[in-house]
Amino acid sequence: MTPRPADPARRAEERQLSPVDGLAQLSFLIHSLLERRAAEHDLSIIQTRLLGVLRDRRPTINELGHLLGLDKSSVSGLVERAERRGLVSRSPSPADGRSVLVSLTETGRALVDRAAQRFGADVSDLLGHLPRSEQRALTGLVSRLLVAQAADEGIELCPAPSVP
Amino acid sequence: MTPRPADPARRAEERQLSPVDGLAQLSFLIHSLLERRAAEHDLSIIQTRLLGVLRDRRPTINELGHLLGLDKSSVSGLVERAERRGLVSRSPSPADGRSVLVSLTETGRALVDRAAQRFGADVSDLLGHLPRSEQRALTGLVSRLLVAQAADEGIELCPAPSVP
DNA sequence: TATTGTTATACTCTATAACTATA
DNA sequence: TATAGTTATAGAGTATAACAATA
Repeated sequence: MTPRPADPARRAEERQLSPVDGLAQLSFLIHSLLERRAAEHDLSIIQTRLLGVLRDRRPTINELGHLLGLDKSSVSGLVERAERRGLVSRSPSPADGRSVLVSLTETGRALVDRAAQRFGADVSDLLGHLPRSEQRALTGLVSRLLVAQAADEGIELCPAPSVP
Repeated sequence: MTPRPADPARRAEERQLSPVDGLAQLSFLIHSLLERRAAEHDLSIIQTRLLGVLRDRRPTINELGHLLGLDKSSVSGLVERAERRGLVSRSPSPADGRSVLVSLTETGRALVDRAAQRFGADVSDLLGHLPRSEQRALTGLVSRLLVAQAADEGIELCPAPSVP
């Protein structure tokens, strides 16, 4: 929903960005940074999130569904495509004969590590436009916002991507 | 890419969210707010952006492609599905016999106005977790970040959604 | 019986390539 | 010839519903 020209600078300077617009634009900027880095490795956002989730887990299909907010049938296809590319592997669960454990292959780990590193650098560069003291201020305010939001709504929404 | 439990509160409090993680999570939170409001009206993010773009424009298919960052064939289908739902209409361009002008119907405008209003309220509520003075501080910092980014990279990326 | 995962089906979204109609 | 738009095709991503295997 963007009625006006998509030039953040003009909009921010000319008519002082509204608080809502500013946060919305920042959100989409960061989202597009992630999208761009993922695309460098032929990954979609959801494939990137899948790999990210697997960095320190070995979940079942069902657990992946909860982590990613997807139906198990969607996860099944997602994992199938990642497996076909050699990024993840499936193995039968020793504990439950019905379950499957999904884990990263070495290739998959290398890929996600690299994408995460690049994305992290992008966001760092973005932050680098502000002086140190203001970076700290911004980070603090953002943290408080997220804490308040979490306290308010519980978890549920957005199994949010992040970088180490 | 989220190696750890998706609980912003725990993460922010326990181990003080890193600047990169904080911004990434905020981005995904806001994105999910928009997604949720769009879904209330059976709209995808891209359909919502389409309607948003049309709020103060009457572009051709080609122009829509540039505004949304999509191929003309993708736009063709997007518009076709929106038209089938009665949200937009196509009319021949008086200026160029090859072109088509796309515009919102009344139904489409009502829908996007409502979604934008609800989304704006969501972001306002989110901001409302901070005291006034900190809201101002955050907004100022975000504006400066966006200005700096735009100066750095030009426009190109992310025909970012926004609300009036 | 209940749960886990897969498969069949259907739809949106996207791009490439081929086509048409106009310029 | 070049441009605007559509269509054909292919593939990812998503959900619902039906199914097989296991618990």
